[in-house]
Amino acid sequence: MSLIRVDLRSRVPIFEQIVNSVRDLAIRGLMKPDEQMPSVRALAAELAINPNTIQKAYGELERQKIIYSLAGRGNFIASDLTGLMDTHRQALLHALANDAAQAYRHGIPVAEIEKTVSEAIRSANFGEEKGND
Amino acid sequence: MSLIRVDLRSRVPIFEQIVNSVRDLAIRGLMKPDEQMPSVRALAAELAINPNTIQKAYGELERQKIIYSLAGRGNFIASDLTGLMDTHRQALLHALANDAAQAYRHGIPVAEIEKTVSEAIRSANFGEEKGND
Amino acid sequence: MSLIRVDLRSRVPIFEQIVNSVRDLAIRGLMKPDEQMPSVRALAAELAINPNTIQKAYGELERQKIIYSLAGRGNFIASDLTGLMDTHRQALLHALANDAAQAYRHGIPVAEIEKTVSEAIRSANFGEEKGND
Amino acid sequence: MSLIRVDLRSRVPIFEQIVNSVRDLAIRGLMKPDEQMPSVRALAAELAINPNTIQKAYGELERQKIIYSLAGRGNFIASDLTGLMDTHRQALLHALANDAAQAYRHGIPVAEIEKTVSEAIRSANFGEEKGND
DNA sequence: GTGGTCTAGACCACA
DNA sequence: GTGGTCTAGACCACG
Repeated sequence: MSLIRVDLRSRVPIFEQIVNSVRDLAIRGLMKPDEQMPSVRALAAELAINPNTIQKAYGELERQKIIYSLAGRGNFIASDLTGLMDTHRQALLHALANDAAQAYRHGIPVAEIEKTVSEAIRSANFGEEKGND
Repeated sequence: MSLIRVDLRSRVPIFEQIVNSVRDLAIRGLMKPDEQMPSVRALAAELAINPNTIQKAYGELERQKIIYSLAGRGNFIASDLTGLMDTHRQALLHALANDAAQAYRHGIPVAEIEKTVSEAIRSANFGEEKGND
Repeated sequence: MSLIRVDLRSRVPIFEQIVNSVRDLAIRGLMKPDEQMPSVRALAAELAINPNTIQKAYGELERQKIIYSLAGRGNFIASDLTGLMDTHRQALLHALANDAAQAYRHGIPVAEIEKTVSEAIRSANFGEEKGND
Repeated sequence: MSLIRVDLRSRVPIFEQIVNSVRDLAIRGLMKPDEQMPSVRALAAELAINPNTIQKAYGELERQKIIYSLAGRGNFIASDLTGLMDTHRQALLHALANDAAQAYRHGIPVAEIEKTVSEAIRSANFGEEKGND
């Protein structure tokens, strides 16, 4: 049973949820490089979703170089995820900068912004027992 | 000419862009309480967009109590935006906390996170010539 | 009636033939920037092909930034094709270099390679009455 | 260890890659007439590929008269490759002429086309230390 | 067994 | 009207 999850009631397209889910699992290291993906039919059966929808998601994942396909064998997590990691790291920092700038522009005091950030980091640290400085 | 802006090529629906745009303008004080909105037809003409789309956006804005409509007179920004401001302020801080925590969890050093935030604030300050402490 | 052509008996996938066809028409200037594409349903009817197949082709064209889509309006040739042109020019020269190297490696005399090239250019010139030096 | 090479990630079928690889090796004289091919099982083991795939490739090679099979003895490069050489030589020159003409038609200056060709020949020469005039 | 393509037909949101 | 998503079911090539 795979770790890929989907919410049929969400208005974000199923195939996109799958793409995001796999990308996330790969980034978080829950799916390792060169690990085999569930087959199109298997995942379709598990999620009770049409195989075409899975296929579409896998196609998009391949285009984004998050997985690769071997003829007749199946799909696999990409061997090298560094590009993906870098992109993701940039996206995170970009989102953070956006949030901060927008909060500031909406008149939230700098002190409150900074306090929010440091508290968020503290609780994150708490949840994982791992510090990075 | 109104301040409302729309990107036709974006995949987010035009009516939603209008809703977001007006909400943002109201929150940032660029549209004042009880100020009159551009008429549906005027805005449609200005943005080169189907009037039905504007109508839909105004309907949604009214539903969210960001604007109110006076029969035969037009649409107006809500008189009391405090609820909206509070909600929005919370949402901003929530997003900020989320992104900060996620960045931290992905191993980005605290120093880099804090630097990103303070730089974002600095550039925002630069762009608007308005300080809030 | 559009200029897009497809060969149902070819083993190259229909959707890919459409992608190639449109790319080619755009490169050759037969479809101009911001020109509207035939609608998915219209092209499907004209080519006697399932609309889903057209949709897939248009999706790929959009990913390659050869066309863009406006919500509710249709698909259009990209406004700026310079990137496409550059890529294509590089691909042409790369293929040419490959051909020449392979011919040489297979023992074909340099003189014959050069003669083949200059004759090919001469006949191309003949066909189009346009010289470029 | 044979000279036959295969890229498992390529979308061109493995059996076809093998056919192309052997054809190329034969044409370039790296596999001599009547030379014995690696056995199906040996090649399968070396390339880490399903023996059925090798079998299919050998079948196709035999059909194209590039190899012949002796019952119980194995497969061998064809004794007479002149026909193959001629065909291939023509194909190479044809592709070269085509690409040169197409480059010219797309407005690439003749000087650049010729430079590309001569440089490709030079690098090919460099790589193989063998001149043919 | 695997992925990939295609058809037929439906439904939805947007303009 | 437009594009976009999804399902159901079929067929094919590859390994």
